[in-house]
Amino acid sequence: MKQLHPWPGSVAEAEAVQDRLRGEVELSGPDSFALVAGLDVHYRGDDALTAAVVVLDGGTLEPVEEVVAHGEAAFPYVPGLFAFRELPALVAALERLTVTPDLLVCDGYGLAHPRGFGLACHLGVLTGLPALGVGKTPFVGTHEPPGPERGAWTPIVHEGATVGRALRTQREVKPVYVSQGHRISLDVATDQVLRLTPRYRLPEPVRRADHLARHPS
DNA sequence: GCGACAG
DNA sequence: ATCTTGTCGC
Repeated sequence: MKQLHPWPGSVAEAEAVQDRLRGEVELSGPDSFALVAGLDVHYRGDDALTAAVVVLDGGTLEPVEEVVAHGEAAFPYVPGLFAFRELPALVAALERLTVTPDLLVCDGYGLAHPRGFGLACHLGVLTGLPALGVGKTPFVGTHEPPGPERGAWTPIVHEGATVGRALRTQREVKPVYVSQGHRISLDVATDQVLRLTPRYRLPEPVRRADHLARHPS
């Protein structure tokens, strides 16, 4: 795990961190994953928050390990700098795992970001693990609506480049927005999100992490 | 210049 | 993200 510090104290410093780490992102990697982790954070008013990580068997989607870490928002909410709010708590939760996941499925964006370095890229570079981002609402770029069938997708284009995909994970259900985080291709990221959504709109690991963060044991 | 803007 | 009732559907 890379060091988090020095922690940015301003918007300019945070943007500089992103611009510096962006060069370390790798856009290709493995195409199958034995252990898949979902990450999410739940806010409990003020600055208090709970980060949850749930690791699933990549084949059966059965849970393998669940951890939580309580903390506080580490930065004000600024679109594009969202990662700095949640990173310390998410990293603390990851450090509590006794297993090492082979893929991180993050709640938010990766490459599809104003500076090409969203939360999924940041977590991937810090941990060195393959990572992808799944957003619930559009952020940067433009895209056509994908067809109504599960598996249909359209490219998200930002400043002339494809930075992600709008992907229909269930028939007639709003698409999710998939982007590369680290050490993964867009094709593999898309394939993984589909594998992880047998029933619901959002990937199973993220759904489970969301539930755990809301209802810690 | 102004508004919009992941969670 | 969160504040919140009812309602529709499996």
